[in-house]
Amino acid sequence: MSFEYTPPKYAQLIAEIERRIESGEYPPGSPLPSEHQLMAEFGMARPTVVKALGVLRDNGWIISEQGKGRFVRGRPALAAGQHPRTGRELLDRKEIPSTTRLVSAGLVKAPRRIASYLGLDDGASVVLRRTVVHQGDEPSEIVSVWLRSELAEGTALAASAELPQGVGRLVESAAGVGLDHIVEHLTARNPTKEERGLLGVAASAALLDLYAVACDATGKAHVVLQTVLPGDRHELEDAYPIR
Amino acid sequence: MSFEYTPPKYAQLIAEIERRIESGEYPPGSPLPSEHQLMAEFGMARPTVVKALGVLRDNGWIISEQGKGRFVRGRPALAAGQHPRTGRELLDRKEIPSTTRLVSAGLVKAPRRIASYLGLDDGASVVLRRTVVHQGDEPSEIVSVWLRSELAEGTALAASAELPQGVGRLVESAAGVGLDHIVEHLTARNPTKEERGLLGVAASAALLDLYAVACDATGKAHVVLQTVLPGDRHELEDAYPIR
DNA sequence: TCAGGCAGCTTGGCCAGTCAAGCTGGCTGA
DNA sequence: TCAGCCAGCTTGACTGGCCAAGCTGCCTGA
Repeated sequence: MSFEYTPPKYAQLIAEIERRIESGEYPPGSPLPSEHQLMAEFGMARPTVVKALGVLRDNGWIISEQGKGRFVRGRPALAAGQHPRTGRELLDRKEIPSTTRLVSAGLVKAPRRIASYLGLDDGASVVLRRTVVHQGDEPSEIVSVWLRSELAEGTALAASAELPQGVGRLVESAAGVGLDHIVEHLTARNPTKEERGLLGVAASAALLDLYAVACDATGKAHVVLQTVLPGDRHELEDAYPIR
Repeated sequence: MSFEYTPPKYAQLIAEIERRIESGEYPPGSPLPSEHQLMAEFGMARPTVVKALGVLRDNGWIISEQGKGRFVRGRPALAAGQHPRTGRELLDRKEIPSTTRLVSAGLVKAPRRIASYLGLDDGASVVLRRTVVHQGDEPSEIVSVWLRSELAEGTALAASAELPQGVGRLVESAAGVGLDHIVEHLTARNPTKEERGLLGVAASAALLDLYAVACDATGKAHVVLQTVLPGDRHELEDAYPIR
Protein backbone atom coordinates (compact mmCIF):
# COMPACT_ATOMS: atom_id res chain seq x y z
CA MET A 1 0.00 0.00 0.00
CA SER A 2 1.29 3.42 -0.87
CA PHE A 3 0.29 6.81 0.51
CA GLU A 4 2.15 8.92 -2.00
CA TYR A 5 0.27 11.88 -3.32
CA THR A 6 0.54 12.77 -6.97
CA PRO A 7 -1.16 16.04 -7.81
CA PRO A 8 -3.61 15.97 -10.72
CA LYS A 9 -2.14 16.27 -14.19
CA TYR A 10 -3.64 19.68 -14.82
CA ALA A 11 -2.08 20.97 -11.61
CA GLN A 12 1.31 19.67 -12.71
CA LEU A 13 0.92 21.51 -16.01
CA ILE A 14 -0.04 24.69 -14.17
CA ALA A 15 3.06 24.44 -11.99
CA GLU A 16 5.31 23.78 -14.97
CA ILE A 17 4.01 26.73 -16.99
CA GLU A 18 4.24 29.05 -13.99
CA ARG A 19 7.84 27.92 -13.56
CA ARG A 20 8.62 28.65 -17.21
CA ILE A 21 7.07 32.10 -16.98
CA GLU A 22 8.98 32.91 -13.80
CA SER A 23 12.25 31.62 -15.26
CA GLY A 24 11.87 33.87 -18.30
CA GLU A 25 11.52 30.95 -20.68
CA TYR A 26 8.07 32.34 -21.57
CA PRO A 27 8.64 36.11 -21.36
CA PRO A 28 5.71 38.54 -20.92
CA GLY A 29 3.91 39.24 -24.16
CA SER A 30 5.09 36.08 -25.88
CA PRO A 31 2.58 33.50 -27.11
CA LEU A 32 2.25 30.25 -25.20
CA PRO A 33 2.54 26.97 -27.13
CA SER A 34 -0.84 26.15 -28.63
CA GLU A 35 -3.14 23.64 -27.00
CA HIS A 36 -2.07 20.94 -29.48
CA GLN A 37 1.61 21.57 -28.85
CA LEU A 38 1.08 21.27 -25.10
CA MET A 39 -0.98 18.11 -25.61
CA ALA A 40 1.93 16.61 -27.53
CA GLU A 41 4.64 17.77 -25.14
CA PHE A 42 2.94 16.68 -21.94
CA GLY A 43 0.92 13.76 -23.24
CA MET A 44 -2.40 15.08 -22.02
CA ALA A 45 -5.83 15.29 -23.61
CA ARG A 46 -7.06 18.66 -24.73
CA PRO A 47 -9.62 19.23 -21.93
CA THR A 48 -6.84 18.69 -19.40
CA VAL A 49 -4.61 21.26 -21.09
CA VAL A 50 -7.54 23.66 -21.42
CA LYS A 51 -8.41 23.30 -17.74
CA ALA A 52 -4.86 24.16 -16.70
CA LEU A 53 -4.75 27.17 -19.02
CA GLY A 54 -8.14 28.30 -17.73
CA VAL A 55 -6.84 28.36 -14.17
CA LEU A 56 -3.75 30.28 -15.26
CA ARG A 57 -5.99 32.81 -17.00
CA ASP A 58 -8.27 33.16 -13.97
CA ASN A 59 -5.21 33.77 -11.80
CA GLY A 60 -3.85 36.44 -14.11
CA TRP A 61 -0.80 34.65 -15.48
CA ILE A 62 -1.94 34.64 -19.10
CA ILE A 63 -4.63 36.07 -21.34
CA SER A 64 -6.29 34.16 -24.16
CA GLU A 65 -7.64 35.48 -27.43
CA GLN A 66 -9.88 33.31 -29.53
CA GLY A 67 -8.39 32.70 -32.96
CA LYS A 68 -4.96 34.03 -31.98
CA GLY A 69 -3.60 32.16 -29.02
CA ARG A 70 -2.65 32.60 -25.38
CA PHE A 71 -0.17 35.21 -24.26
CA VAL A 72 1.97 35.61 -21.16
CA ARG A 73 1.11 38.48 -18.85
CA GLY A 74 3.79 37.70 -16.29
CA ARG A 75 3.78 36.65 -12.68
CA PRO A 76 0.63 38.11 -11.15
CA ALA A 77 1.76 41.03 -9.05
CA LEU A 78 -1.03 40.30 -6.61
CA ALA A 79 -0.95 36.88 -5.08
CA ALA A 80 -4.30 37.11 -3.32
CA GLY A 81 -3.86 37.48 0.41
CA GLN A 82 -0.24 38.47 -0.05
CA HIS A 83 -0.18 41.04 2.67
CA PRO A 84 -3.13 40.49 4.93
CA ARG A 85 -5.64 43.25 5.39
CA THR A 86 -5.73 45.05 8.70
CA GLY A 87 -9.12 43.84 9.86
CA ARG A 88 -8.25 40.30 8.90
CA GLU A 89 -5.01 40.49 10.85
CA LEU A 90 -6.86 41.72 13.95
CA LEU A 91 -9.14 38.72 13.75
CA ASP A 92 -6.22 36.29 13.94
CA ARG A 93 -3.97 38.23 16.31
CA LYS A 94 -3.05 36.69 19.63
CA GLU A 95 -2.47 38.78 22.73
CA ILE A 96 1.21 38.60 23.56
CA PRO A 97 1.79 39.59 27.21
CA SER A 98 5.07 41.39 26.54
CA THR A 99 3.50 43.83 24.06
CA THR A 100 -0.16 43.82 25.01
CA ARG A 101 -1.80 45.39 28.04
CA LEU A 102 -5.46 44.73 28.81
CA VAL A 103 -7.29 47.92 29.65
CA SER A 104 -10.80 46.63 30.17
CA ALA A 105 -12.97 43.62 29.54
CA GLY A 106 -16.65 43.56 30.39
CA LEU A 107 -20.13 44.89 29.76
CA VAL A 108 -20.66 48.43 28.49
CA LYS A 109 -23.47 50.31 26.81
CA ALA A 110 -22.94 50.06 23.04
CA PRO A 111 -21.96 53.31 21.36
CA ARG A 112 -24.29 54.21 18.53
CA ARG A 113 -21.83 53.15 15.86
CA ILE A 114 -21.22 49.73 17.40
CA ALA A 115 -24.93 49.10 17.99
CA SER A 116 -25.58 49.97 14.38
CA TYR A 117 -22.88 47.63 13.08
CA LEU A 118 -24.08 44.75 15.29
CA GLY A 119 -27.74 45.38 14.51
CA LEU A 120 -28.65 46.20 18.13
CA ASP A 121 -30.74 48.91 19.73
CA ASP A 122 -28.95 52.05 20.75
CA GLY A 123 -27.48 51.62 24.22
CA ALA A 124 -27.84 47.85 24.34
CA SER A 125 -25.31 46.03 26.48
CA VAL A 126 -22.29 44.64 24.68
CA VAL A 127 -18.99 43.17 25.77
CA LEU A 128 -15.99 45.41 25.17
CA ARG A 129 -12.45 44.10 25.39
CA ARG A 130 -9.80 46.79 25.02
CA THR A 131 -6.03 46.41 24.87
CA VAL A 132 -3.09 48.70 24.24
CA VAL A 133 -0.35 47.31 22.01
CA HIS A 134 3.19 48.53 22.52
CA GLN A 135 5.97 48.63 19.99
CA GLY A 136 9.27 48.84 21.79
CA ASP A 137 8.68 51.21 24.69
CA GLU A 138 5.96 53.28 23.07
CA PRO A 139 2.24 52.55 23.01
CA SER A 140 1.36 52.28 19.34
CA GLU A 141 -2.21 51.06 19.02
CA ILE A 142 -5.50 50.68 20.88
CA VAL A 143 -7.40 47.55 19.88
CA SER A 144 -11.04 47.13 20.90
CA VAL A 145 -13.26 44.10 20.40
CA TRP A 146 -17.03 44.53 20.61
CA LEU A 147 -19.58 41.74 20.48
CA ARG A 148 -23.03 40.78 21.66
CA SER A 149 -22.95 39.91 25.33
CA GLU A 150 -24.47 36.45 24.91
CA LEU A 151 -21.64 35.53 22.55
CA ALA A 152 -18.89 36.45 24.99
CA GLU A 153 -20.40 34.99 28.15
CA GLY A 154 -18.39 32.14 29.48
CA THR A 155 -15.61 32.58 26.93
CA ALA A 156 -12.09 33.92 27.24
CA LEU A 157 -13.24 37.15 25.59
CA ALA A 158 -14.88 38.46 28.77
CA ALA A 159 -12.00 37.37 31.02
CA SER A 160 -8.93 39.34 31.92
CA ALA A 161 -6.44 36.69 30.88
CA GLU A 162 -4.61 36.98 27.59
CA LEU A 163 -6.48 35.45 24.71
CA PRO A 164 -5.04 32.05 23.88
CA GLN A 165 -6.06 32.32 20.24
CA GLY A 166 -7.37 34.81 17.70
CA VAL A 167 -10.72 36.54 18.22
CA GLY A 168 -12.00 35.08 14.96
CA ARG A 169 -11.77 31.48 16.12
CA LEU A 170 -13.32 32.28 19.49
CA VAL A 171 -16.26 34.03 17.89
CA GLU A 172 -16.75 31.27 15.33
CA SER A 173 -16.93 28.57 17.96
CA ALA A 174 -19.13 30.67 20.27
CA ALA A 175 -21.54 31.65 17.50
CA GLY A 176 -21.42 28.28 15.76
CA VAL A 177 -21.02 29.83 12.32
CA GLY A 178 -18.08 30.54 10.08
CA LEU A 179 -16.99 34.13 9.55
CA ASP A 180 -17.13 34.96 5.88
CA HIS A 181 -16.15 38.52 5.18
CA ILE A 182 -15.14 41.82 6.74
CA VAL A 183 -16.47 45.30 6.16
CA GLU A 184 -14.02 48.04 7.10
CA HIS A 185 -14.82 51.65 7.96
CA LEU A 186 -11.93 54.04 8.18
CA THR A 187 -11.60 57.64 9.14
CA ALA A 188 -9.15 60.15 10.64
CA ARG A 189 -9.83 62.12 13.82
CA ASN A 190 -8.24 63.70 16.88
CA PRO A 191 -7.86 61.63 20.06
CA THR A 192 -10.34 61.50 22.92
CA LYS A 193 -9.05 62.31 26.38
CA GLU A 194 -8.77 58.60 27.19
CA GLU A 195 -6.83 57.91 24.00
CA ARG A 196 -4.42 60.78 24.72
CA GLY A 197 -3.56 59.05 27.95
CA LEU A 198 -3.31 55.54 26.55
CA LEU A 199 -1.28 56.49 23.49
CA GLY A 200 0.64 59.45 24.93
CA VAL A 201 -0.19 61.76 22.05
CA ALA A 202 -1.06 65.46 21.83
CA ALA A 203 -4.66 66.67 21.58
CA SER A 204 -4.03 67.81 18.02
CA ALA A 205 -2.59 64.47 16.88
CA ALA A 206 -4.15 62.80 13.84
CA LEU A 207 -5.34 59.27 14.46
CA LEU A 208 -6.44 56.56 12.06
CA ASP A 209 -9.67 55.05 13.35
CA LEU A 210 -10.50 51.72 11.72
CA TYR A 211 -13.60 49.60 12.38
CA ALA A 212 -13.67 46.07 11.01
CA VAL A 213 -17.07 44.36 11.09
CA ALA A 214 -16.79 40.57 10.70
CA CYS A 215 -19.90 38.92 9.22
CA ASP A 216 -20.99 35.38 8.39
CA ALA A 217 -22.00 34.20 4.93
CA THR A 218 -25.53 35.59 5.32
CA GLY A 219 -24.19 39.08 6.09
CA LYS A 220 -24.99 39.03 9.80
CA ALA A 221 -22.39 40.88 11.88
CA HIS A 222 -20.89 38.94 14.78
CA VAL A 223 -17.99 41.01 16.05
CA VAL A 224 -16.61 44.52 15.58
CA LEU A 225 -12.88 45.12 15.86
CA GLN A 226 -11.56 48.63 16.21
CA THR A 227 -7.99 49.80 16.05
CA VAL A 228 -6.86 53.36 16.77
CA LEU A 229 -3.46 54.22 15.30
CA PRO A 230 -1.42 57.40 15.62
CA GLY A 231 -0.93 58.57 12.03
CA ASP A 232 2.71 59.48 12.57
CA ARG A 233 3.60 55.92 13.53
CA HIS A 234 1.47 53.89 11.12
CA GLU A 235 0.84 53.58 7.44
CA LEU A 236 -1.69 51.11 6.07
CA GLU A 237 -0.87 49.44 2.79
CA ASP A 238 -3.15 47.59 0.44
CA ALA A 239 -3.07 46.31 -3.12
CA TYR A 240 -5.77 45.16 -5.50
CA PRO A 241 -6.30 44.51 -9.20
CA ILE A 242 -7.88 47.21 -11.33
CA ARG A 243 -10.39 45.08 -13.25
CA MET B 1 -28.56 35.94 -41.18
CA SER B 2 -29.14 36.33 -37.51
CA PHE B 3 -27.22 38.32 -34.94
CA GLU B 4 -28.92 36.87 -31.90
CA TYR B 5 -26.64 35.97 -29.06
CA THR B 6 -27.32 32.86 -27.03
CA PRO B 7 -25.08 32.54 -24.01
CA PRO B 8 -23.29 29.21 -23.57
CA LYS B 9 -25.26 26.44 -21.90
CA TYR B 10 -23.10 26.42 -18.81
CA ALA B 11 -23.71 30.15 -18.35
CA GLN B 12 -27.45 29.59 -18.61
CA LEU B 13 -27.22 26.93 -15.92
CA ILE B 14 -25.22 29.29 -13.71
CA ALA B 15 -27.85 31.99 -14.10
CA GLU B 16 -30.68 29.56 -13.37
CA ILE B 17 -29.07 28.20 -10.20
CA GLU B 18 -28.22 31.69 -8.97
CA ARG B 19 -31.84 32.61 -9.53
CA ARG B 20 -33.05 29.62 -7.55
CA ILE B 21 -30.71 30.42 -4.67
CA GLU B 22 -31.78 34.04 -4.60
CA SER B 23 -35.46 33.12 -4.76
CA GLY B 24 -35.11 30.79 -1.77
CA GLU B 25 -35.88 27.70 -3.79
CA TYR B 26 -32.41 26.44 -2.81
CA PRO B 27 -32.01 27.81 0.74
CA PRO B 28 -28.56 28.20 2.35
CA GLY B 29 -27.23 24.93 3.73
CA SER B 30 -29.43 22.74 1.55
CA PRO B 31 -27.89 20.29 -0.90
CA LEU B 32 -28.01 21.11 -4.58
CA PRO B 33 -29.40 18.48 -6.97
CA SER B 34 -26.65 16.04 -7.87
CA GLU B 35 -24.77 16.31 -11.14
CA HIS B 36 -26.86 13.52 -12.66
CA GLN B 37 -30.12 15.16 -11.62
CA LEU B 38 -29.02 18.44 -13.18
CA MET B 39 -27.91 16.59 -16.34
CA ALA B 40 -31.38 15.08 -16.62
CA GLU B 41 -33.26 18.28 -15.82
CA PHE B 42 -31.33 20.57 -18.16
CA GLY B 43 -30.33 18.06 -20.82
CA MET B 44 -26.63 18.75 -20.57
CA ALA B 45 -23.59 16.50 -20.47
CA ARG B 46 -21.79 16.09 -17.18
CA PRO B 47 -18.74 18.28 -17.94
CA THR B 48 -21.09 21.12 -18.82
CA VAL B 49 -22.90 20.80 -15.50
CA VAL B 50 -19.59 20.47 -13.66
CA LYS B 51 -18.19 23.58 -15.32
CA ALA B 52 -21.19 25.64 -14.25
CA LEU B 53 -20.99 24.33 -10.69
CA GLY B 54 -17.25 25.03 -10.63
CA VAL B 55 -17.85 28.66 -11.49
CA LEU B 56 -20.53 28.92 -8.81
CA ARG B 57 -18.10 27.47 -6.27
CA ASP B 58 -15.30 29.83 -7.33
CA ASN B 59 -17.69 32.73 -6.93
CA GLY B 60 -18.73 31.67 -3.45
CA TRP B 61 -22.33 30.62 -4.14
CA ILE B 62 -21.88 26.97 -3.19
CA ILE B 63 -19.36 24.64 -1.61
CA SER B 64 -18.73 21.10 -2.78
CA GLU B 65 -17.70 18.08 -0.74
CA GLN B 66 -16.46 15.00 -2.49
CA GLY B 67 -18.61 11.99 -1.68
CA LYS B 68 -21.38 14.09 -0.17
CA GLY B 69 -22.61 16.67 -2.62
CA ARG B 70 -22.79 20.39 -3.21
CA PHE B 71 -24.35 22.77 -0.70
CA VAL B 72 -25.73 26.27 -0.95
CA ARG B 73 -23.81 29.00 0.84
CA GLY B 74 -26.14 31.80 -0.25
CA ARG B 75 -25.73 34.86 -2.38
CA PRO B 76 -22.11 35.96 -2.05
CA ALA B 77 -22.15 39.01 0.18
CA LEU B 78 -19.26 40.44 -1.79
CA ALA B 79 -19.94 40.84 -5.47
CA ALA B 80 -16.39 41.71 -6.47
CA GLY B 81 -16.08 45.37 -7.35
CA GLN B 82 -19.33 46.12 -5.58
CA HIS B 83 -18.24 49.41 -4.15
CA PRO B 84 -15.18 50.60 -6.01
CA ARG B 85 -11.99 51.19 -4.08
CA THR B 86 -10.86 54.75 -3.58
CA GLY B 87 -7.73 54.56 -5.73
CA ARG B 88 -9.63 52.86 -8.50
CA GLU B 89 -12.30 55.52 -8.41
CA LEU B 90 -9.69 58.28 -8.69
CA LEU B 91 -8.30 56.62 -11.79
CA ASP B 92 -11.66 56.80 -13.58
CA ARG B 93 -12.91 60.11 -12.22
CA LYS B 94 -13.60 62.92 -14.63
CA GLU B 95 -13.06 66.56 -13.69
CA ILE B 96 -16.46 68.19 -13.49
CA PRO B 97 -16.13 71.98 -13.77
CA SER B 98 -18.88 72.75 -11.28
CA THR B 99 -17.22 70.81 -8.45
CA THR B 100 -13.56 70.74 -9.45
CA ARG B 101 -11.06 73.59 -9.36
CA LEU B 102 -7.62 73.17 -10.90
CA VAL B 103 -4.91 74.45 -8.56
CA SER B 104 -1.80 73.67 -10.56
CA ALA B 105 -0.61 71.61 -13.52
CA GLY B 106 3.02 71.43 -14.56
CA LEU B 107 6.56 70.38 -13.70
CA VAL B 108 7.73 70.16 -10.09
CA LYS B 109 10.55 68.44 -8.27
CA ALA B 110 9.31 65.07 -7.10
CA PRO B 111 8.91 64.75 -3.33
CA ARG B 112 10.84 61.82 -1.91
CA ARG B 113 7.76 59.68 -1.54
CA ILE B 114 6.60 60.21 -5.12
CA ALA B 115 10.08 59.64 -6.55
CA SER B 116 10.28 56.41 -4.61
CA TYR B 117 6.88 55.20 -5.83
CA LEU B 118 7.69 56.05 -9.46
CA GLY B 119 11.18 54.61 -9.27
CA LEU B 120 12.90 57.96 -9.93
CA ASP B 121 15.85 59.71 -8.34
CA ASP B 122 15.13 62.05 -5.51
CA GLY B 123 14.25 65.48 -6.86
CA ALA B 124 13.66 64.36 -10.43
CA SER B 125 11.17 66.43 -12.41
CA VAL B 126 7.63 65.10 -12.53
CA VAL B 127 4.32 66.50 -13.68
CA LEU B 128 1.93 67.37 -10.88
CA ARG B 129 -1.74 68.07 -11.53
CA ARG B 130 -3.65 69.18 -8.45
CA THR B 131 -7.34 69.91 -8.06
CA VAL B 132 -9.68 70.75 -5.21
CA VAL B 133 -13.02 68.98 -5.24
CA HIS B 134 -16.00 70.72 -3.65
CA GLN B 135 -19.07 69.13 -2.18
CA GLY B 136 -21.84 71.69 -2.02
CA ASP B 137 -20.17 74.94 -0.98
CA GLU B 138 -17.34 73.39 1.00
CA PRO B 139 -13.99 72.15 -0.29
CA SER B 140 -13.88 68.49 0.57
CA GLU B 141 -10.86 66.90 -1.07
CA ILE B 142 -7.48 67.66 -2.65
CA VAL B 143 -6.65 65.32 -5.52
CA SER B 144 -3.12 65.23 -6.91
CA VAL B 145 -1.86 63.29 -9.92
CA TRP B 146 1.88 62.64 -10.26
CA LEU B 147 3.57 61.05 -13.23
CA ARG B 148 6.83 60.98 -15.15
CA SER B 149 7.18 64.13 -17.22
CA GLU B 150 7.68 62.31 -20.53
CA LEU B 151 4.35 60.57 -20.05
CA ALA B 152 2.39 63.78 -19.55
CA GLU B 153 4.02 65.87 -22.28
CA GLY B 154 1.62 66.76 -25.02
CA THR B 155 -1.38 65.25 -23.24
CA ALA B 156 -4.33 66.80 -21.48
CA LEU B 157 -2.72 65.97 -18.14
CA ALA B 158 -0.27 68.87 -18.32
CA ALA B 159 -2.87 71.33 -19.61
CA SER B 160 -5.14 73.53 -17.56
CA ALA B 161 -8.36 72.43 -19.19
CA GLU B 162 -10.61 69.96 -17.45
CA LEU B 163 -9.72 66.36 -18.18
CA PRO B 164 -12.11 64.94 -20.78
CA GLN B 165 -11.69 61.42 -19.43
CA GLY B 166 -10.27 59.53 -16.48
CA VAL B 167 -6.57 59.68 -15.65
CA GLY B 168 -6.29 55.90 -16.10
CA ARG B 169 -7.25 55.97 -19.76
CA LEU B 170 -4.95 58.89 -20.49
CA VAL B 171 -1.98 57.21 -18.84
CA GLU B 172 -2.67 53.89 -20.57
CA SER B 173 -2.71 55.47 -24.02
CA ALA B 174 0.33 57.65 -23.28
CA ALA B 175 2.37 54.77 -21.84
CA GLY B 176 1.09 52.21 -24.32
CA VAL B 177 0.46 49.63 -21.59
CA GLY B 178 -2.56 48.52 -19.63
CA LEU B 179 -2.77 49.38 -15.95
CA ASP B 180 -3.10 46.22 -13.94
CA HIS B 181 -3.25 46.91 -10.21
CA ILE B 182 -3.10 49.57 -7.55
CA VAL B 183 -1.05 49.75 -4.37
CA GLU B 184 -2.51 52.05 -1.74
CA HIS B 185 -0.70 53.72 1.14
CA LEU B 186 -2.81 55.39 3.76
CA THR B 187 -2.03 57.44 6.80
CA ALA B 188 -3.45 60.20 8.99
CA ARG B 189 -1.74 63.54 9.57
CA ASN B 190 -2.30 67.24 10.25
CA PRO B 191 -2.63 69.61 7.29
CA THR B 192 0.20 71.58 5.71
CA LYS B 193 -0.21 75.34 5.48
CA GLU B 194 -1.25 75.02 1.82
CA GLU B 195 -3.83 72.38 2.65
CA ARG B 196 -5.27 74.51 5.47
CA GLY B 197 -5.95 77.17 2.89
CA LEU B 198 -7.33 74.90 0.21
CA LEU B 199 -9.56 72.90 2.53
CA GLY B 200 -10.38 75.59 5.06
CA VAL B 201 -9.53 73.45 8.08
CA ALA B 202 -7.79 74.14 11.38
CA ALA B 203 -4.11 73.37 11.93
CA SER B 204 -5.06 70.61 14.35
CA ALA B 205 -7.49 68.90 11.96
CA ALA B 206 -6.95 65.21 11.21
CA LEU B 207 -6.62 64.41 7.52
CA LEU B 208 -6.68 61.11 5.68
CA ASP B 209 -3.76 61.01 3.27
CA LEU B 210 -4.11 58.32 0.62
CA TYR B 211 -1.59 57.50 -2.10
CA ALA B 212 -2.65 55.13 -4.88
CA VAL B 213 0.16 53.85 -7.09
CA ALA B 214 -1.11 52.43 -10.39
CA CYS B 215 1.15 49.79 -11.94
CA ASP B 216 1.15 47.71 -15.11
CA ALA B 217 1.19 43.90 -15.17
CA THR B 218 4.97 43.80 -14.67
CA GLY B 219 4.71 45.88 -11.49
CA LYS B 220 6.10 49.08 -12.96
CA ALA B 221 4.48 52.21 -11.52
CA HIS B 222 3.08 54.66 -14.05
CA VAL B 223 1.07 57.18 -12.07
CA VAL B 224 0.57 58.14 -8.43
CA LEU B 225 -2.77 59.50 -7.31
CA GLN B 226 -3.09 61.22 -3.97
CA THR B 227 -6.21 62.33 -2.20
CA VAL B 228 -6.25 64.34 1.01
CA LEU B 229 -9.53 64.12 2.91
CA PRO B 230 -10.59 65.90 6.10
CA GLY B 231 -11.40 63.09 8.54
CA ASP B 232 -14.52 64.77 9.83
CA ARG B 233 -16.11 64.81 6.38
CA HIS B 234 -15.06 61.45 4.98
CA GLU B 235 -15.18 57.81 5.85
CA LEU B 236 -13.64 55.16 3.64
CA GLU B 237 -15.43 51.86 3.38
CA ASP B 238 -14.17 48.56 2.10
CA ALA B 239 -15.18 44.91 2.20
CA TYR B 240 -13.33 41.70 1.48
CA PRO B 241 -13.67 37.96 2.08
CA ILE B 242 -11.85 36.45 5.01
CA ARG B 243 -10.34 33.46 3.24
C1' DT C 1 -25.35 -7.54 19.42
C1' DC C 2 -22.21 -5.29 16.59
C1' DA C 3 -17.97 -4.79 13.88
C1' DG C 4 -16.69 -5.03 9.22
C1' DG C 5 -17.47 -5.03 4.51
C1' DC C 6 -19.78 -3.78 0.53
C1' DA C 7 -23.16 -1.46 -2.63
C1' DG C 8 -24.52 2.67 -4.23
C1' DC C 9 -24.52 7.25 -4.02
C1' DT C 10 -21.65 11.59 -4.40
C1' DT C 11 -17.76 14.64 -6.60
C1' DG C 12 -12.88 14.74 -8.91
C1' DG C 13 -10.09 13.80 -12.81
C1' DC C 14 -9.25 12.41 -17.40
C1' DC C 15 -9.81 11.03 -22.31
C1' DA C 16 -11.15 11.08 -27.44
C1' DG C 17 -13.68 13.48 -30.39
C1' DT C 18 -17.11 17.05 -32.60
C1' DC C 19 -18.59 21.54 -34.00
C1' DA C 20 -18.39 26.66 -33.83
C1' DA C 21 -16.12 31.17 -33.75
C1' DG C 22 -12.37 34.08 -34.71
C1' DC C 23 -7.87 35.43 -36.75
C1' DT C 24 -4.08 35.31 -40.43
C1' DG C 25 -1.80 34.80 -44.49
C1' DG C 26 -1.59 33.16 -48.95
C1' DC C 27 -3.83 32.27 -53.24
C1' DT C 28 -6.91 33.37 -56.96
C1' DG C 29 -9.30 35.78 -60.25
C1' DA C 30 -10.76 40.19 -62.11
C1' DT D 1 -1.95 45.16 -58.99
C1' DC D 2 -5.11 44.10 -55.50
C1' DA D 3 -9.61 43.06 -53.47
C1' DG D 4 -11.79 39.15 -51.83
C1' DC D 5 -12.05 34.47 -50.65
C1' DC D 6 -10.63 30.50 -48.32
C1' DA D 7 -7.58 27.08 -46.00
C1' DG D 8 -5.57 26.36 -41.86
C1' DC D 9 -4.41 27.80 -37.66
C1' DT D 10 -6.07 29.31 -32.98
C1' DT D 11 -9.44 29.07 -28.75
C1' DG D 12 -14.45 28.13 -26.99
C1' DA D 13 -18.21 25.03 -26.15
C1' DC D 14 -20.05 20.58 -25.78
C1' DT D 15 -20.76 15.44 -25.81
C1' DG D 16 -20.41 10.71 -23.90
C1' DG D 17 -17.79 7.93 -21.62
C1' DC D 18 -14.24 5.99 -18.20
C1' DC D 19 -12.10 5.28 -13.58
C1' DA D 20 -10.80 6.98 -8.85
C1' DA D 21 -11.79 8.83 -4.29
C1' DG D 22 -14.78 9.66 -0.59
C1' DC D 23 -19.09 9.27 2.14
C1' DT D 24 -23.33 6.71 3.99
C1' DG D 25 -26.22 3.26 5.20
C1' DC D 26 -27.48 -1.41 4.87
C1' DC D 27 -26.48 -6.07 5.42
C1' DT D 28 -23.98 -9.99 6.72
C1' DG D 29 -21.48 -13.01 9.55
C1' DA D 30 -19.03 -13.88 13.82
